[in-house]
Amino acid sequence: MKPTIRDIARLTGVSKSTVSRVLNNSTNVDPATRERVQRVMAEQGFVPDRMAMQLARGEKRFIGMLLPTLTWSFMADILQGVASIVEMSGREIILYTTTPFKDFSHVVDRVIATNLISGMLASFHTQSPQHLISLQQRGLPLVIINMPAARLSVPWVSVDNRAGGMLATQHLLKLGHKRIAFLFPATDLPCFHDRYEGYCLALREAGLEPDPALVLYDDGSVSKCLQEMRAMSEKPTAIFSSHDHLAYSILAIVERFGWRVPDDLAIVGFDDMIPPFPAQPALTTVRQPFYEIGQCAAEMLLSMLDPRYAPSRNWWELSVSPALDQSATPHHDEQTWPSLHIQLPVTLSVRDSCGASHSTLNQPAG
Amino acid sequence: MKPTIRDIARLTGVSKSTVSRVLNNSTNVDPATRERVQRVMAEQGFVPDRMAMQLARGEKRFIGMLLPTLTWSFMADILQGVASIVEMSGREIILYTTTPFKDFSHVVDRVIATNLISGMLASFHTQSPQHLISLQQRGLPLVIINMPAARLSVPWVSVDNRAGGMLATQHLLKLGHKRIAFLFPATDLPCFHDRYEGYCLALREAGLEPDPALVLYDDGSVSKCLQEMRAMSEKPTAIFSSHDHLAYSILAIVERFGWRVPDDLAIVGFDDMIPPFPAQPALTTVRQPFYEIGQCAAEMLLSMLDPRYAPSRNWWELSVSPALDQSATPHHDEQTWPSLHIQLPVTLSVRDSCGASHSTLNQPAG
DNA sequence: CTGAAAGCGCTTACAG
DNA sequence: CTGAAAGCGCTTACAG
Repeated sequence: MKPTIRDIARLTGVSKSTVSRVLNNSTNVDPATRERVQRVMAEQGFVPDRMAMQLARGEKRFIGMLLPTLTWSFMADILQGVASIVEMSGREIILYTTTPFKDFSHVVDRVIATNLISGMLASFHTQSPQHLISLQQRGLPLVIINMPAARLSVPWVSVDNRAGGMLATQHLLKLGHKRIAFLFPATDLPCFHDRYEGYCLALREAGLEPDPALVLYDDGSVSKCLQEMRAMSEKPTAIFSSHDHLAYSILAIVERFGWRVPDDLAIVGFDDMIPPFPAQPALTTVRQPFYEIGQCAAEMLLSMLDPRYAPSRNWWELSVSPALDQSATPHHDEQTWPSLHIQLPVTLSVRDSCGASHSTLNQPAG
Repeated sequence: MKPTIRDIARLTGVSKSTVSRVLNNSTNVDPATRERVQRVMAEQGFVPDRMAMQLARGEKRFIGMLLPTLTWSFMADILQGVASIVEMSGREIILYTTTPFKDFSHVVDRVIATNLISGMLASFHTQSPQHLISLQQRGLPLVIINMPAARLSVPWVSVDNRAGGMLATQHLLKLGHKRIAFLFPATDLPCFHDRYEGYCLALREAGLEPDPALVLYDDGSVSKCLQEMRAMSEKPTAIFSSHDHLAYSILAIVERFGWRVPDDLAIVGFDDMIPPFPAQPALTTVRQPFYEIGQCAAEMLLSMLDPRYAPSRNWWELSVSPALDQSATPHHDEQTWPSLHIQLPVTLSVRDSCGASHSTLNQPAG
């Protein structure tokens, strides 16, 4: 039988109250008593019962984490970031999953029925988050990570996709490229449009009007899409891929064309995911700080759960919510939570596929 | 304030005991009473407090899941499999993570200190599981998923790697290949040796002695490794890659050699992971049933936690523990747990990279 | 079929 | 600084 505070109390010759006090590092304990209790606890291998503690205190120390249907490789980094924060707060992560065939109502039902978690972190792809939002409406704090299906009145954290789009495009412009293509993926998500917007902005900033002919759409076959590009009279000299996965496809396909990267075609991606295998040439890409994204989301949630929570960084200065009053301390006012959107900055990882390494340009990034 | 059984009892005009009975579907309740209680519960939106239930019953309903350091893409499938089982058992998954820089002692400490879980599922790569095993020694049921660092006295589930190695090799032999290379990856794990063993077995079965010159080792550069192969006087006509990731590298590198797959070189992989991008040609590979692996591991653990648990499948017939008595019901005897090893069967996914599609051979698999 | 009471392992005012 | 008592929200013999 595992010892309880009652056992420790009896063995030490004090009351349960006192044992409880040393357990909670209460100051009102005689140092000598404290030490005696601690010795007995160590001897007995005493571990307090978390459940009983939480029940007595009327608190919940679990937060839910909903994994997306298909786990991208960078999910690992996000999870590590989330875990690093949650761990330090003395809470635990309860895992929820969905399948592509069920919607989130399934998860919502479970969360409500078990009534274990005090907040929820959700990361997902294409599915509509409506069901999740109903959780928030029931009073469960919710933070959404990366890629919402639409602009929502739910706190969420992502990367500054537009700035990333600009960064990539500006870099290619600086390398001398004038005809830069943009490739949209098959799945239509707002983040890709933001990246495209950044691309357009950078072009206009450089005095170039975006050419609709250079905007490519993957309709299921990247190969076909690039073949059309290849058939163009005025071919692009560079291509900005809306994400890395797609960029690696481009790399492989274009090589089959007999083109050399970056000489015949420069390529820049978005994500900075670990390549499926040592790609040649190494991909220049916009780096998403996935670990930090996870940390930020976790700290947002913890702040919502406990106003006294002190985040490791002032994420709120990265907020882009229009409703937010800059001078106030928004995170202490519950009313401002629902519309909070934090965008982390991105950086450019310059490698070989853009041609910067053998161009006259020496500056690493924008 | 959320209503408690006390509130429900008062509003219905019964005792807490009775409310508790309808909550637990006890038979000793008057149907009319039951209905009245249920109506009040619905009206009040009553949800029982899981923590209190567990405390009162003296049970734990959490199982720990330790994610590997680097999350492979198929981790998602394993997780789905685990979750599908755990969900149905009315338990929850608590997530634990490690970083490449810390060993498992960190997780072990946390598990002990929080004392929340009743069992642990661990999936990992190369790290030594010694610290985890100390959890088992402390009485915490532990099941290890896929790829242990060594043969262990811990229940674990994997795939039949040797049979997979045979399957792949037999297929290539049937297609007429005589010189089949085997490529070892940079990370040295027992499963790769098992696959190699299967490769050797299949060759010998066909009357061929494995040629050491055809056993390739990736010492950090697959490319260099394949260049050596290319320089061989008697080149292999087929290559069996110890895992898919590596196979996709081979595909890319060999294409750069100007070789066509499968005509100049047939390739077979192992894993059946979702390709990094639509690979051409599609990879023939040994399929690991990751979802089932997750389910099996979860059901093993649940059986250890509760002897009355009825698994959805008789996984135990796939056991390969030498200590196991075939005629007995081993899963009800605690003593047999520690050495239990279950190997799920694999299948061959025949696609284009092996050449079966344009060979005279019509049979899909072995 | 139902209720009063004790209990799960802890916390927390309240007295002293 | 310490203890007795009531309580967190539930369960479970024990009587009736």
